[in-house]
Amino acid sequence: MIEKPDERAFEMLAELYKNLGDVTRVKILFAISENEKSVNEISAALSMSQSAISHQLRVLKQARLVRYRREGRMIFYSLDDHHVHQIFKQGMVHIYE
Amino acid sequence: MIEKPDERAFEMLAELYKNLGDVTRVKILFAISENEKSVNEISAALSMSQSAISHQLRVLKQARLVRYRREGRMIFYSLDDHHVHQIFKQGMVHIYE
DNA sequence: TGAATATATGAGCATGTATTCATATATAAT
DNA sequence: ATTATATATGAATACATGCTCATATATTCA
Repeated sequence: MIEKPDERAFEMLAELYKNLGDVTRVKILFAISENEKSVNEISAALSMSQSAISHQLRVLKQARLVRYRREGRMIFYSLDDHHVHQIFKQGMVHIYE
Repeated sequence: MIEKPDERAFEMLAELYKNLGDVTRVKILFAISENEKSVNEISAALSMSQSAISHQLRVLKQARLVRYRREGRMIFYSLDDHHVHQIFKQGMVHIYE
């Protein structure tokens, strides 16, 4: 049973789902869920422009759903934490039933 | 570990999150998570117009996130299944850490 | 049948958003 | 310094979305 959340919690929860509610962002998260990837690698994996990926990475970054680290000219993105994995898993369970 | 989903699965997953990604819908789902409620009850609980609630209920209905049953003039909405509860729980865990 | 109540729905509007295109910034190598 | 490569970002555009307002539909009761 979940305790009744206040207004702020509702907004944060909706915001979290909103950030996950785009097919490009979902694909990005999956692409980096196993191993970190550079922007170009993600761009290639999804067959989408570098710019589009970069814009979406910014959204994911601001939502703290991904981390990044620079290595030379490249920046590698990875899932921020295990929560995202759990959230995805739960989502998949829902989809496949 | 999650097996790589195909295009359709990505879209369904994003669609699920998109449907959850609105503060009004999140509040509705919470409002009916304990016990079913009529449209007017939900409308009162959220202090929002009947029309706005009804429009959002349609979204939730189409997404199969809620069920409904008619009783006289009233229609009672409830969570569709336990998945939604699980998904919420996971979301809350993420929010509160 | 007619009035009252509960819910659903279509049109319209205002706002949000995902992408592209052009360009800026940052790093590396020569 | 110059050039090349990797990434980020701002403006513009096309499309999606949430609400309101008015109205339609469904049910009940007299």
